[in-house]
Amino acid sequence: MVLKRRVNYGFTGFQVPVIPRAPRSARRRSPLKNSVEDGEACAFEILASLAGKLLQESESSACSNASEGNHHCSFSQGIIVQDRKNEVKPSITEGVHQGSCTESIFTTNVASKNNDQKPLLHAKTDCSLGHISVNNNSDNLEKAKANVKTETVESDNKYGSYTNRLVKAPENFRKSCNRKVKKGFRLEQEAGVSNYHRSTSADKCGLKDRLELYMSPALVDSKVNVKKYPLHRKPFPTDSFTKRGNGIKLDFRDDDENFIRYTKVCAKSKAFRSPRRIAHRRIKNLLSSKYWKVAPKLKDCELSRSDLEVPLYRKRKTSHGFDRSHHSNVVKRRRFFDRVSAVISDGGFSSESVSNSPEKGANGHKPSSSAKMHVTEDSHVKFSIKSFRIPELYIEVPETATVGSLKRTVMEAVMGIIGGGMHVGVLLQGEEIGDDNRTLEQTGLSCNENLDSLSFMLEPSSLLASPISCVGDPSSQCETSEPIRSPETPALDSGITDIIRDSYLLTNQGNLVENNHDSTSSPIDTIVDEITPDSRAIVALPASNEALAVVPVSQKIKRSEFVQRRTRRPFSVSEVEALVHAVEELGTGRWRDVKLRAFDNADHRTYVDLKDKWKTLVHTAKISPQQRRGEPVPQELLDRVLGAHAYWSQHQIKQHGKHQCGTGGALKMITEASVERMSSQV
DNA sequence: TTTAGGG
DNA sequence: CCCTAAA
Repeated sequence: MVLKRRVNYGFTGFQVPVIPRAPRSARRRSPLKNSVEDGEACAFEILASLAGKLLQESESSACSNASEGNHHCSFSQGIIVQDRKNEVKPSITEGVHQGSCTESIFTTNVASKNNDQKPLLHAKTDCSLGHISVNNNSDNLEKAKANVKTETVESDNKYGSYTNRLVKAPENFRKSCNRKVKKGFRLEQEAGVSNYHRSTSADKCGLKDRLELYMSPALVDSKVNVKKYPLHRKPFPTDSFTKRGNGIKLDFRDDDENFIRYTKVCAKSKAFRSPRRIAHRRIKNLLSSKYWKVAPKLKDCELSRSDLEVPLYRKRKTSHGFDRSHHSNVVKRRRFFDRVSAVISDGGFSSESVSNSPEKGANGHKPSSSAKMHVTEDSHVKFSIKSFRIPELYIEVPETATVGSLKRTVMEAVMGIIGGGMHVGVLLQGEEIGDDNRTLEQTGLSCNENLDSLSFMLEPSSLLASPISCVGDPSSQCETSEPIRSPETPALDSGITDIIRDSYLLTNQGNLVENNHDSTSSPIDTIVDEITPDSRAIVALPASNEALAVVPVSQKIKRSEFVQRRTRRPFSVSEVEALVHAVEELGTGRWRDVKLRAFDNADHRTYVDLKDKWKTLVHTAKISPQQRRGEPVPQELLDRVLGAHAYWSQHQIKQHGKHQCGTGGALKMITEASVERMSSQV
């Protein structure tokens, strides 16, 4: 069974780029929308919230709420596959929007695949979570916006202009492997960490490839996107209209869709609801959950991804079936992450260096970025946290999973640790500040002498009783459960502390919830609840998981809930043209027919979308041109919109007792209506 | 599943 | 775009 095959990915770390003082999101949100509902989390926000919380706790005097505005930043995940031979190291974050994205990513080592077709990936690196600027007023935390975009390996090689790039393997690799790169991600577990990794197809190719994952800012502004992502935002070609019968069909080029089509299982003949749409609902649930209420200030975040679905789920029927299972977590979760799992352990933090740091220490431990602070004259303390490291995590996904789903999974795993299993520690001159009630002043965080001796760290907030993170195939022996960690410090600053952290284990939901038939988002849910036999095959847990059962509620993050909104895809003039044309003929109450007639090939346009677009078109047509935004729609089209709208709203009433809507459409009907009107006047 | 509307 | 009540 193909679905049984999996791809395992293990990451020791994940590095999130420094968040630039990004420009505000071009996407303005109405005040009304700026509510909790709209708050969608991103890794950054979680960190920000943590930092803010930290500050709140350690600060005695609160400051004003003066907010200088929300800087929206978005993140995307990217994957880089490269040929080790060539050692091509793309400057991953250079050229990123606004140019201030952090250094890079973490590099992993070697891809591999085991005998039973389970490609495994293990990224052994440091991770860091971007840059956070904090004032000693949590209200001033930067807010971020997550906009996760994905790209397929097949896309193109013009990645240079992408913010989030998926760098495909060099040509020689692909040729020698004679297979698609997307199937080429194989990482090999770093020696001594786990032995569930086996050799791979990559080995067969005689190549060792590197896979990198990174977090990169992504643009929110669709306009900028057009420029930044030319391959994804091609202007809709006018000549892509093809007459079919009386209607117009559009042949859309969409990377995501194309990717799906490659799989030959895309059922696009009908309008359907993409699984990713449902996902968003889950994120809302998450956001409204108790967990998120601890960070009410950070609600302006939004996730947005163009997902690459697992082909299976593209089946309309399947998709719909899942979609309707609103109350079935089981189904919902399986939708995306069936057979996907991730295991996270704190792994003692990678001994590898943060890639942005120039040198490594003697033990290969590179000095990581540090947090800095600056005390201003008005008794405010500004913190600049350059990066955070994230503990090691393992991920397993089916071989058939898309790159997009991999990215999602990684993101979820990252979010899981950051959001649920971690808390922030503060170290001053190597000493962890344990007393949360002390003020910054009392702690010495307001003295400029300590400017450079401050650091933050992420650490598991649950000190589980020596959980075993035995990752690997069932036959492999478990790793030691020794809580003792490598000498490397999990702190931001290098070599400052040697804190022994109890390991903890989190599991990504994915397959873990496969058999979980009652996992409503109850706050009582525990990680243990999500452990299923299936997951045990991958993760061996201690006989007694009681420790897990007492994990605080705040940690019970359902990473599976972490899905984002569909990417915004403004209608092009050509699309509007097609829509107007179809509506003129079919009327405003037959969106499915409109979809079929004019957008049958545009899988990303559902009939609901078309209906919505029509709604906005009507509105647009009624307002003054000065008030319109976005790509201007020719007045001619807007006139037709008004005409059709006027006609059909009138005709629908008439149609009741009268003849069925025959052929003709609005234009003809309008004429007939005029005639009728005239005759009635006579 | 579609439609119709509110958010 | 999302969410959903209704049909």
